[in-house]
Amino acid sequence: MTARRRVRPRKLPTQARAKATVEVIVEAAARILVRHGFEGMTTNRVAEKAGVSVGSLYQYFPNKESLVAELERRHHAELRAAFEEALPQAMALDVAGAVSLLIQSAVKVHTINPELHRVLSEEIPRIGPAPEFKAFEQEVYENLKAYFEARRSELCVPDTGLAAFIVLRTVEASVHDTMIHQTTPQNLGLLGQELSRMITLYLTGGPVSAKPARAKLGKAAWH
Amino acid sequence: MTARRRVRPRKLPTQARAKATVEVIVEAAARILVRHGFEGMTTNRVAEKAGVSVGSLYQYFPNKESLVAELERRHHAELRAAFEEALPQAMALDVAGAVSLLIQSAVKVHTINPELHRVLSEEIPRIGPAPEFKAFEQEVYENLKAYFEARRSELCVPDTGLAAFIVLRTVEASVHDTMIHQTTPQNLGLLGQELSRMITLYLTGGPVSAKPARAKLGKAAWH
DNA sequence: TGAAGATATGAGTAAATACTCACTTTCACC
DNA sequence: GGTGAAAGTGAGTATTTACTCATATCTTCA
Repeated sequence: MTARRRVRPRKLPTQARAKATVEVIVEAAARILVRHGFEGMTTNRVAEKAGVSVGSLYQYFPNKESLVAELERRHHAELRAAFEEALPQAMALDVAGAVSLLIQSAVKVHTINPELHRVLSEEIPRIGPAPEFKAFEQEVYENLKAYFEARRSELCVPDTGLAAFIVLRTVEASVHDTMIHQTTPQNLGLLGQELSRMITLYLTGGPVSAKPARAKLGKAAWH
Repeated sequence: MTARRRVRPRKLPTQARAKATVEVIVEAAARILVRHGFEGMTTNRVAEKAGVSVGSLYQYFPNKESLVAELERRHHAELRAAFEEALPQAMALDVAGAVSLLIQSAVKVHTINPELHRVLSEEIPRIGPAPEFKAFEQEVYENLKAYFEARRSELCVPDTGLAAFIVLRTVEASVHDTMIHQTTPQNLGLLGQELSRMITLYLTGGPVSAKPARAKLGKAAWH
């Protein structure tokens, strides 16, 4: 039913001016997406804003979707870069430190073009998150889980996968909501402290759940 | 010559058959929204599925948006009902009990037509959440904050508003994600236990953040 | 019963917009 | 400067789809 549409560019720019054209189109698209939302982003409008003809746009992007896909691709690359810088550092720290750094990184990631981030995460009509972004989240999940497993002796959780899931969802949801919908810089500091305290307590502190690590809960269960 | 656009007010169904027509339209709309997504939901299709003419649809819904709005209205009424049943009970319990019940309620709420819930929360293009839903969330937030304030002596948090925010975001995000994207019934039990443990620990257990309740953090900050 | 209003019909319209293509211009290379 | 390929153009097309309205059919109630 849902015929998957082609997302790859039909033509790759080889000459310098063609590359410049692609850049100018992508930038205009981002600007318009932020300013007018997905609905208000028409290909003609993007071309006009870019100072380029619609034909040129369609030379490199076979359809509107592919243009948005390129915006996502670039944005996610930025997010990933910000995260991958912090991850190795976190792996070396103790639990409290790692949690703190994770939260800091989440904040930092949400500092990157938050307007675009909001539009991409809220306004683009699609079934579930983009596969590329899902892969990114999966990767972070795997890393965190591996870290938990390496530090198992220090932890008080029945399932490292579940713990990774809860921690990621908690941090992401709290930070995202704060940054996207109601940021003031002051909030952020205390939010980070509290999240950090809650998660560290959860991981290392309190009494474990009733039936710890009883059955194989399946690594597939908490992706 | 002023070509004035005729603005027909939406007609309210008075006769029984008219009410039946509205019902049949709303039900078809919900079915199609779930099955084909927002993009695939055309007014003609809804009318056809409902066994009714497009004209009839437009007799009661001035435009497509209003039809979706009605679906949201009904769905949110169900959510609210489920929550408002549990809230008074929770107020009477101790912190651990209240947290448990809150999580249970969140799960219960996400059991109501999860397919529709997913589409409404993910696929409907709009800027931020619907105002009606926002009001609902706000109400839950206020209640939880009030509860925290009443139990202040038992708690270990610097700011009840911030605590309410974190707790709600955490529960909602974890439960939503689990129910909408990767449910198996088994997961749910342990997830609830772990969330419960984490949040209770956070609220009552561990050492408070560095600078507790220093400045007026503003009740407006954590809505 | 029959008139007046309520309800239902669905072919047709208007408008928006993603996308094309015949053509022109620019570039790379000799 | 000539030539072939790459890049660029933008008026126009094709399609989709929300929405209308003249007309027909039901309901109510005097």
